[in-house]
Amino acid sequence: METKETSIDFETSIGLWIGMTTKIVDYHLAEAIHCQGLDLSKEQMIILKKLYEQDGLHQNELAHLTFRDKSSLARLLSKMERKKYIFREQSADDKRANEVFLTPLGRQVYQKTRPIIKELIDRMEQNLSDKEKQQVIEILKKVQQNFLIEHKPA
Amino acid sequence: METKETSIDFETSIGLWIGMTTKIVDYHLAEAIHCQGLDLSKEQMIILKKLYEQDGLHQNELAHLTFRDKSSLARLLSKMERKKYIFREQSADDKRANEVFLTPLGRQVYQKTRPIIKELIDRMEQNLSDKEKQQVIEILKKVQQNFLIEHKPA
DNA sequence: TAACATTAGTTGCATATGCAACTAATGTTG
DNA sequence: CAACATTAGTTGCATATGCAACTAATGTTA
Repeated sequence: METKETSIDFETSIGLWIGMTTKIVDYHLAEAIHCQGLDLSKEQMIILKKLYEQDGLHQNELAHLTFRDKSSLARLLSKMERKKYIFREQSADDKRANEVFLTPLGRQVYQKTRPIIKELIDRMEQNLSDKEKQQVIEILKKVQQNFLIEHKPA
Repeated sequence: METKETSIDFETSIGLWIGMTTKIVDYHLAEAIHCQGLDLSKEQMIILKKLYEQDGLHQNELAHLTFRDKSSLARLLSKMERKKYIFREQSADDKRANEVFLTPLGRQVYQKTRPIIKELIDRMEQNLSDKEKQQVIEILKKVQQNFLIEHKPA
């Protein structure tokens, strides 16, 4: 088959739209946090949220839950530890592992982020019907499956 | 109104799904580039593509087209210049501005990235119907509009 | 039990990113 | 025309990120 100079329609592919949307939402989230005068990145905010839901998680588990490399997570935690939002404690069961906990200050800061998250979600979904929300999640699940499933040979 | 300890359903919100999907796609793109032995980041790849479509763009315009800060773009270009993929040339019309061009090597590298982009898009969309692709783009457009339009007071 | 393999976490080195402050060139305005 | 304002690009400083190499602890196996 000849390789005609076909244009690659990345612009009309869903990839561009998904990426753009992420950038826009991320930008507004960072801005909203900053406007509240919180000393916190959006990534750190997600960590606070996860720990609020389940204190004492291992770094390991936190990294997995938030889809990042363990090294990236370790450095996020170090910054949050410096700010006294969290602390680490060596696990008694497995001396390699650290359990991570929120400090009272961390809980307090998390409480301040809650309305930010809520407003972000509300704004993001404000003109979407329930059906549309359901549809987009279903479709994105399919996209994800395409990468989790082993690539089929032609 | 009392502030009941309502759970923030970020997990069931579309935000989480959009962000996850971006991470997965980004990861596989970076891996695919690396597997081809190309000395190139995915961000640099997008720059090559834009310049291939339109050579001589100002840094300004390139930054806008790729949704990044001008400083971020400037540093991307510096790395690509070191690798001899692009070069900058002071604009005759406006001595503040640089026009950015692909080198022959840059074009050659871009050609090698084309199948990577094509396979990525194909894989991403492999089990989606045309209707689904259209739906997801429509919905994401709506989400973006929610952030571009000025926030309405209650 | 001793040797080997795996796992949790850290660190070095590379990437990208945004904001703010800065320079140099251009545009505007009294 | 001179003073001021804006614009294009660079740089300092901060953030986050992944991979690979490394340590220390745990698990496995011969």
